[in-house]
Amino acid sequence: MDYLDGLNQAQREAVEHTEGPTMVLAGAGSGKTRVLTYRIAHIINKGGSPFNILALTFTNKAAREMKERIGKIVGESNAKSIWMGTFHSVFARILRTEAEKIGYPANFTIYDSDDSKRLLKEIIKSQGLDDKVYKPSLVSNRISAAKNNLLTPQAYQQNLTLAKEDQQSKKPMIGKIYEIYDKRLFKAGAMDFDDLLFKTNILLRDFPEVLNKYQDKFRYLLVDEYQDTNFSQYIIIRALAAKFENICVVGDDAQSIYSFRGANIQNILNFKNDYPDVATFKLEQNYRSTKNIVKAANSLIEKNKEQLKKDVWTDNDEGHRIKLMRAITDNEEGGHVANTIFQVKNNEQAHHKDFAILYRTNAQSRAMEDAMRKLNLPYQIYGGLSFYQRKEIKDLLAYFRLVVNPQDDDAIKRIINYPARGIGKTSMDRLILFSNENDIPLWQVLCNINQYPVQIGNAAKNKIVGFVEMVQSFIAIAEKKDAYETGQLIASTTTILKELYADKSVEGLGRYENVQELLNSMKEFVEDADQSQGIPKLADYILDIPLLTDQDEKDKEDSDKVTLMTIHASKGLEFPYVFVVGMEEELFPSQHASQSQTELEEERRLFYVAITRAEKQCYLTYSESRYKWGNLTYSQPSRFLQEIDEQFLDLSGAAAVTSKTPNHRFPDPGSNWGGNQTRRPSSAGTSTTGTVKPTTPPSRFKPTSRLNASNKGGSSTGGAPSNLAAGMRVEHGRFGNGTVLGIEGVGENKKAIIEFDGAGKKQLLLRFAKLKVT
DNA sequence: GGTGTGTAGGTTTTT
DNA sequence: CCTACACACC
Repeated sequence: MDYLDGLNQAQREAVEHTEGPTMVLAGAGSGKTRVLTYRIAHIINKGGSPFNILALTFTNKAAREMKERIGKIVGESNAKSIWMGTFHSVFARILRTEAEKIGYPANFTIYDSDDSKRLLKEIIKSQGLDDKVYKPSLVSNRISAAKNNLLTPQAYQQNLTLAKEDQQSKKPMIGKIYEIYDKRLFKAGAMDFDDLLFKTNILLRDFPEVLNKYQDKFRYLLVDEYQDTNFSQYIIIRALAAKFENICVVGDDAQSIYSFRGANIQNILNFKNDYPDVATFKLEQNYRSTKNIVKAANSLIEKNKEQLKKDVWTDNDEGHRIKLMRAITDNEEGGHVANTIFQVKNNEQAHHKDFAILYRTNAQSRAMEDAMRKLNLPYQIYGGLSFYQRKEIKDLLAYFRLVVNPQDDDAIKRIINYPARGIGKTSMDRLILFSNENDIPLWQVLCNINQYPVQIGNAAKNKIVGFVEMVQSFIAIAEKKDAYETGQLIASTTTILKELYADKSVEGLGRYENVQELLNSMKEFVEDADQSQGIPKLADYILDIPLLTDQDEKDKEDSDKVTLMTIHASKGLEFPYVFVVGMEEELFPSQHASQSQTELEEERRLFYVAITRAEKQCYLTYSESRYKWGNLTYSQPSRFLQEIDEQFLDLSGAAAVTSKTPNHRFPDPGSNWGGNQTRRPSSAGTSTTGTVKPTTPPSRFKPTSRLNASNKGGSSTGGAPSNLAAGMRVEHGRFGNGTVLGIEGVGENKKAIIEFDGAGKKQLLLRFAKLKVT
């Protein structure tokens, strides 16, 4: 048990206290995963059976890594026997075993959010509702929230608060949509993500013998990232833990960032109420970051009101201050980041994989990617569209889904006419209508198309028969052959492979390669499978694919690449050098969040997470303008930049950070965001994009001095003339000549709408735009 | 009835 | 900028 020696006092106590309710409050970088790992190993070393342990992690990757580490202490076979994974994957597995009890096939399909939105959209339209009012994504969020709070469609419709909210937002039919949606899912033998938790709750509530079985089985419960659990997850845990109360939750309220997904920070704040005799351990020593980073993060997070008292500290070096960098455009921002990486990598002999670029929204990755490519820096981008969400992959998977679960209506709709085989929209509309009105699965309708009174031309009918026969042959094959053989057969028989191969465009080539990659992964799956359990079938391969994320797939540990990801995706990770980019109002904090205090606090926690990923050095960057939907918009530095105590910041790379509260301590406080720009974006001499060769990264970008110098020189109103009016001809450094169509807004928000001869219509804020009347 | 082209419209964050 | 839907043609 020498592993205990490597732990500090608090960590060790948390590890050794294996019985009874336990809460570990773990500050960022305080060795939380270590504690969890050793605690599980310790339970086994003390004679606990690995079969009796259930550990719920936030990602499957985290589970895999933890298992590996545990295996090194207690042996691989022990580690293998532990139930470990995300809530969704663990309970999907249980639901498959117990499916009939709640009326589902064991092969039930899991719908990802894309699938459920498609279904919702169809329902909304079939109800004669406007899908611009009832936006599928909005309705989906609403239903998701209901499910995560264990509200059935009936409960939803009877809930006065919800009814009132829906009335007020002029969407009174959401409850009804929810009801139909649920029926359709059931009919299709499908569950969405939230159902995996919801139905687990139903199962444990309605079948005491099942509850009892799993209570006995999971005698030791461990939940990682407890601050990000939602009500539905909370009730599952509470039910499973009720018998032995060997429940250990680990988390950090300061890192709760998933409330949009129903996560309830109260779960961790109230843990004491549920288990009064809980043993609480606080891990406060940070082993990850420098003093500067830890203190800067502390100074930020203390602005939040709602939190458990913690005092995170570190013995590590002082380190460097957090460096603030300013750019003129998002492309330049990318350039700065790429150049800095290039320099630091050379100066410090760092590897590419030591760097991470974190952003608030996936859309920001583009500018960063471009910049990385320009300097030939290898990078790996996580998140965004995952492999399995690509259209070509989803199409092929839809065939697989249909073969495994013919009830899956959505799969049929997706592929009945892909590749095009002459079964069009009109036919499908009629078939779907008939199927829904008579509550007959679509597949059954198709199989007996000649017996049902559906108005469809003979040509289409014949094609449907052909389709059905093809799918039936797949079903027969899938029962006998392995997943790879079946997959290969489907991909070629449907001519999907041929179609994609024929497309010789770059994108087409990519799609073809993706499908090949999917088939390769099926081959690997078959080869890796434990053949003693029987032939690894298609069903075994596809069932839980929707639960896989990007990160679960391609983690080539050895690949030396810069990491690009959202801050959300970076949770739990650490990097020597971290760039948090896009530190701008409306972006971070997101425009959505600046309204309410709770949302703002969550954004602040998100920023806290971002900073605390860094081990040695953290950089914060912002840009004064960025392209949104193809046109330039202007932005202000994030308010969060001013919430970090100045003594931990290095402002030499940033110009004045102005704010709505003018009297603060950044240098050059009065600097003219009010319209004294003497430079225009395109003439930014420091811009590196496209001009700098990898061999000569400039060490010269210092917007501050340049801007200040020019500001001091020109006290004029450098920007647009105040008498600008519609009809005037103007010249803009970037967009060329144009005609003013109108002026809008007042004061600092005054903007001109200008039709540029070459660049089209633009809205430019006068305080930024350098316009010359011609 | 199916297939191809224009133009609206859309960006948090994810299992 | 990119994707999804609506309209006009075959």
